[in-house]
Amino acid sequence: MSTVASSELPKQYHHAEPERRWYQFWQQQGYFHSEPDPARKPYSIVIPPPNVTGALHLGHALNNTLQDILVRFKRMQGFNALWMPGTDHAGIATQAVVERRLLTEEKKSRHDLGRQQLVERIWAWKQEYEQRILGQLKRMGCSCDWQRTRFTLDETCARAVRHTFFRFFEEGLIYRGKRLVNWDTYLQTAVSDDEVFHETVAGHFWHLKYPVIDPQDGEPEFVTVATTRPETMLGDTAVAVHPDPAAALDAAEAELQKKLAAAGDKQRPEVQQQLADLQERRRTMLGPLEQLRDMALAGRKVLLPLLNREIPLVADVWAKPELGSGCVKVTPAHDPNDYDVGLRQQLPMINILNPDGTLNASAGPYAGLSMAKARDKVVADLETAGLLAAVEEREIELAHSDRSKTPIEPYLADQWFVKMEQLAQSAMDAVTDERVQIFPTRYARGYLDWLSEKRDWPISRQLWWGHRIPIWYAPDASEAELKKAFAGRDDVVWHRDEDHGGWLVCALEEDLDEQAVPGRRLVQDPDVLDTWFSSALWPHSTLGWPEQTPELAYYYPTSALVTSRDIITLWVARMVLMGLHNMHDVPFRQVFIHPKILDSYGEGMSKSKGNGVDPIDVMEKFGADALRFGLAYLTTETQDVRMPVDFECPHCNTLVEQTKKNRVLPRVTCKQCGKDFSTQWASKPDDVALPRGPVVSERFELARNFCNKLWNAARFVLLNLEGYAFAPIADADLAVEDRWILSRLSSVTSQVTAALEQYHFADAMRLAYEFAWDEFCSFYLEMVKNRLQDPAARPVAQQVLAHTLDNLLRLLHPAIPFITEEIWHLLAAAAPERGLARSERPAESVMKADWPQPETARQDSAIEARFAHFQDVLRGLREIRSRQNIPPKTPIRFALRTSDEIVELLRPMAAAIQSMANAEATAWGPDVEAPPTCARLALTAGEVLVDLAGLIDKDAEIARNEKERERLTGFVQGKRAKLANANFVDRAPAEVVQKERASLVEAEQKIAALEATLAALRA
RNA sequence: GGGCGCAUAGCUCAGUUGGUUAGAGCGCUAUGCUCACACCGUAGAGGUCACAGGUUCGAGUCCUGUUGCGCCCACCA
Repeated sequence: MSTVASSELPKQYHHAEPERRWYQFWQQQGYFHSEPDPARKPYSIVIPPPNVTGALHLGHALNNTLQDILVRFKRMQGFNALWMPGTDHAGIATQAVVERRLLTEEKKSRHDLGRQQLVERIWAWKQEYEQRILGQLKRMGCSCDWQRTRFTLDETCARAVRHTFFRFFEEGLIYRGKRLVNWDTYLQTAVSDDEVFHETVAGHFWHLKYPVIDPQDGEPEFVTVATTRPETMLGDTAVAVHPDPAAALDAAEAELQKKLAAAGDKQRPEVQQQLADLQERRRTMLGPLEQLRDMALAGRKVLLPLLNREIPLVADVWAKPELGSGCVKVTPAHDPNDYDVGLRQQLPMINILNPDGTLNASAGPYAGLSMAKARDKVVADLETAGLLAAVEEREIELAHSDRSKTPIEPYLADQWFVKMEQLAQSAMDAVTDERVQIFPTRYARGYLDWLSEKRDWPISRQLWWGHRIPIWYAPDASEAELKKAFAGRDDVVWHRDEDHGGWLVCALEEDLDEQAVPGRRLVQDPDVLDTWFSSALWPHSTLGWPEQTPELAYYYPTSALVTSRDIITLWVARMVLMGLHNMHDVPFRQVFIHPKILDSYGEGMSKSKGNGVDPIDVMEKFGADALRFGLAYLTTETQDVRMPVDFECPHCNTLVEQTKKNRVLPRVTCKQCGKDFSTQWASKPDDVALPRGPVVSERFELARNFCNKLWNAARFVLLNLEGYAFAPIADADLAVEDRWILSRLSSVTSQVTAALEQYHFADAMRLAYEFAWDEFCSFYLEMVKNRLQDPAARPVAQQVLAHTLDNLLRLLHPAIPFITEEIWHLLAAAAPERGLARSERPAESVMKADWPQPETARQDSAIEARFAHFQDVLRGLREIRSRQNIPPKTPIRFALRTSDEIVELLRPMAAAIQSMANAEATAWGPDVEAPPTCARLALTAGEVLVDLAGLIDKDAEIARNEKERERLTGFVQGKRAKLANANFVDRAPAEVVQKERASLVEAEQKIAALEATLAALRA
């Protein structure tokens, strides 16, 4: 690698070129690749595979930054570190994106293309976005082992899926059954509960009257039921009433009484009103409801209007007497609750829908209509028949499919399920007994709660993009025929198809031929598996399972999983249970849940909202290191990260605030220059033609500035390394500032290490930042300048400088890999041999360097205390200079009044004080005389007295001293009151009391000094 | 409805087991282009720690309640 002469280094760090160069270098050197090596300890992470639906945003950037920090950190610590990369096919999400595009651009549906062609289109899409995603990760500096890149739909993963399915099926953990599912009529597939969102829309509440068949004396002619979806009445198979209305009303009343007791003053009237309403209801409706209940028990029926079907009255607890009419229509095939009623009451289940959302033959005269049209017609027909009792306006929560954004219809369909009883329990145990640790620990609760429900997992999706279910139907074959056809094969198993008769045949790796059973036709199930089925296998499938590979033996269980909280249940829990089932061990030992990145409105970033930020934009402007450092710096334990973002106008570079309004526009007008620029939404040619306004956030300035500071510190070091030669340094040769910076370096090294081990990323960044900026740059570099001019002192100074920078680069490398590598090589050229007492050859790359070990022997509290006093004196002198408006170039003289002990500590710092504050000490000691005209400033332990002969601004000095006196007087009053409190003096620990007394005395002394100063100034 | 989290300077956030009169970065004011860095230095202004109670000698920190915000789960004929 070529290096630039240090004198040619620019004053500002330019990130673009080094980022490209070093990433290429690392890849060429094969640094990211890991092979099993029993002699070394492994450290492994599998990436949460990004969906190939689209490009990555800042949330992904955070997720991957943290993983790369961990991997680079562990690699430097000597672990054989593997970061396994890959992407997720994201079944429904990807298919939906491609189908939507197909529709908008070509006005075609998937059925126009057919299964094979659509899948080809999706593969093309996948290629494009996978490239983009992997490119984004590389640009960020991610040190993934790219040779091992996997895709959840590739051959290796497919094999793992087949084996898992086969074993589950063999063990009876997978079954098929008719279940009410969330049906997406647009995509024509079932979607899981997790893929459904609710939206409040204006709707109606219709009250329908069903005639009672042959009402007897005293019996009502109608029962009234209410619904928000009147068209579903076509599938009604009963009307329910509560079996014990009195008891139910009692329970409801008891509930309200409880609520009343707990209610605050504000809610009380409302609860009282509810209670009164309930009591009124009991008075008027209990009788009628009991009568209906008796009719139900007697097997009486009502007539379903429009279809004129006789349906029974049933007694079921689902009908709540405290709500509505107390009666409820039961549509088992189209409502989850009614489905349960249907099972309990053994009611017929009538499916009135076609897969595309139109009504089928069961809807009689309404067949062929869409749900919406059917609704209008049903309502109109009921009204004509005089059976519409009332219509209310009402806001309703309507379920929508997350993927197609169309309303969900509950729909009865054949689906495949995984039995969760045992599997869930095993995953719960793994967390309970801490084989898997979750950080922060509070997230374990949600994980356990969700698993404890042990709800069976619906795994079939009526899609074309995904792992095809390896089941073949043999409806008319006999078991004898199967036995004969598959004799001697252990890769085929079959179970009876309980619902439909015939056989379900599962094949392990090879698909079955239609003619596999002579004379019988086998038909493969058209469905694919839920995308989480393959992601759940990720930690072991990527390592080669079911093959017993060396990788699997070496890297599994993986060390850590880094992910965000919204997929703890969907993904993390399922990986644990799959890992336990297939590998008999947990998939990872630790899980770190990181914050979410929110926009300035507190909303999560997502593509559909338009508030997603492309990390490339941020990197273009600030650099990959700044992106990474900035994100890690924000990764605290508790908080989500709020990130206000702006467009940067490509014409005039000013920032245009991103609002809810403009963030979804294809073009935005700059307020500053009035010109238009395009955004991520641009699709029309004249929009696309405009220069693009990248989306950035000022929040990365801190990190960008930090990188620049580090760069300039390095520049300073390099400019001063001329003539550098290594020679062993004895501790006695070290100057005070050397001992101080080495002491601090040791402390900071152990603190940063501990923070990273505990996933306290923000702490680690803050510690390194403050050490680099406030200690190394602001003090050490300033102090060492004098010695660099002194030929006798120069060599030791150079060596400590190079050594400290070397260690700092290593501490920072996991977070900011590019700039540290760039400087590392510049430093290697200038100082090829480093170290203090012993010579050390720098590694060929900082990536391969050892993680710094704290040299605890160098930690020196006396030196650190001395520096505290020194910094105190400097601060005092600078403050007086500023107050008095004395220009920095004007030298000042000062006396320091403090104890002999501190004088001894500070005397060696005189030269530093001279150079850093342009101030000369004229006298030191406990009894120094104050110059006749002087500014005084109290320190922690003493006082600086600046001779102001010819310089003084009396008024400013008086004002400042008065203000300080006022502050101290308040302080002293507080302390006196505290110490006069017998309770405090008696009960607080003696050392606390002692500390308070000392600080009181100190403050009183300071006040006395101020009084004297003021008197002198006024004289 | 159940659960989790949050509320500290204009903005974005730190604040260890309770212990001197609460910190950082940005922004703001003043000032300095001093030979690493103006993406910088120096100094300054700026806070009833959401509100109300309680525990304690002592509360930003612990407890209870209230309000507001965010998220997860369940459910609403």
